[in-house]
Amino acid sequence: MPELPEVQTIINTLNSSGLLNQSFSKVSVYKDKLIKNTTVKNFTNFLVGETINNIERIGKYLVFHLTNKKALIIHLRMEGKLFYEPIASNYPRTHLRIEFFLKNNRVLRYYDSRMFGTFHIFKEDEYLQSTIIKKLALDPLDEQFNFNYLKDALKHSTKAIKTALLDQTNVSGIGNIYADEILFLSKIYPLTKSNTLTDTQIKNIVIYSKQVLLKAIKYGGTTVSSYKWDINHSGRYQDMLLVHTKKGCPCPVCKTKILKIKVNGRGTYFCPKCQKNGGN
DNA sequence: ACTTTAACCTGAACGC
DNA sequence: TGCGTTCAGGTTAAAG
Repeated sequence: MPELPEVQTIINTLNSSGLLNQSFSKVSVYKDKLIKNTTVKNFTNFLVGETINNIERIGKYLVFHLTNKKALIIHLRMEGKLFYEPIASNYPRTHLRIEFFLKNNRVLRYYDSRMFGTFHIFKEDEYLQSTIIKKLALDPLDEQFNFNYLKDALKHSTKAIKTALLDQTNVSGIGNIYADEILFLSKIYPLTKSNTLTDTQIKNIVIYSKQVLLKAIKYGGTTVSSYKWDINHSGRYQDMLLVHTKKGCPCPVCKTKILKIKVNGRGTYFCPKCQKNGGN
């Protein structure tokens, strides 16, 4: 489900929801496979009694900073949802996978129809060196993410630029929706080999990736199917999309019909006139 | 060593 | 109505 703007919106919601400074009283796991680097028993024991200090984002991961130098790291993958609810909620429980009960009689519930999400626990001084986190590149909103950083990441890559933008070791946070939007604004054909991009094209990717992600956060993320940042709210950026999901629609710049192709297995939308490269 | 594909899963949408 | 196929916001183990 979520890319950087959706994860950031969920984190902003949780951080302002009254969840901070609350303590876990009980953790109920209904789908054991979601717990990745320990047993369910260790997972619940690790968390119960700890208080949530704050939540931050690294790439598409949510990092819960807890008391006693503990950290809980969650990835929502395709369909994960985190809602902070009253215990008596009328939200359907069909896909309820984990409940984090708080001492204030509310509960943080994790829903996930496909069960792709991941949960890891670490000590505070260890998570940055964990295999899941240490390989992540900067995200586009990091001030250090600039032309030189991206050029360095792409200069030896023969992958299609669309594929390279989805590779979280080149740049983190971008997913399938925003990659299409960024490449459209940058006027780059999605199958262009990364190491053949001009400096201007790389500069455009840097500029537009920052611009698109910031605007998407402002609109609460993109709901193309099921994403919600709380029980009652979807994103609004889907109304701003220029090419993604727009197969057959006129290009907003030149009116040429938007095409849909597959790039490394991912549906990819682009304008064949605006996004040309060399003989492509 | 690097790139591409298959697999992980469920459920919605589509074609026949 | 029903059944088979394709597709979906992501990542990674396996295969090439």
